[in-house]
Amino acid sequence: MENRIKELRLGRGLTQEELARALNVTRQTIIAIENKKYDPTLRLAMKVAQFFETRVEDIFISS
Amino acid sequence: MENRIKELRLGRGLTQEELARALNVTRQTIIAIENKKYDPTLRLAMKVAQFFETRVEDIFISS
DNA sequence: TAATAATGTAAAAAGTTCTTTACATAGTAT
DNA sequence: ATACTATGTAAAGAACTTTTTACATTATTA
Repeated sequence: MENRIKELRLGRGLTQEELARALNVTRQTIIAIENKKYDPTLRLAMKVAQFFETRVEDIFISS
Repeated sequence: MENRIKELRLGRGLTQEELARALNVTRQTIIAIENKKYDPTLRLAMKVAQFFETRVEDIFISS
């Protein structure tokens, strides 16, 4: 599944580590999701959307 | 995590089996999610939202 | 040149989601 | 009463997500 996390993260000038801390996950999780190793859980996806003040569907693209 | 799947399903007069088929998962998956045994994957959550013509955040409540 | 920061890879372990199979119960209809 | 429909439980196995630890690479800075 596509996602816009890297784009949104860089748009706010955050490092992977900072985003990880903000979302309460490890840096490895951010790397894996940005690089599409796997999709996040629903819980994490919703946290991401909330953090970036948008909706799950605006960040993750089913395609 | 709370969810409104049962409410939405019944609102459309569907059985668990019919919803399962529409979403391409098993009946057990629907039962488990409705009864909060676990949360769906992001992929399935998005499918559910799309099926009910709404958004992930309108069906699943982080709480 | 050495130290630091940011990103990446790898792999094992623990936890979570989904399927498959089988069976139980309550309600409804015949 | 019997059959059928809808919902539920249980448990094993496969697949997937997250953490932890360790190390590599590139770019920047002291």
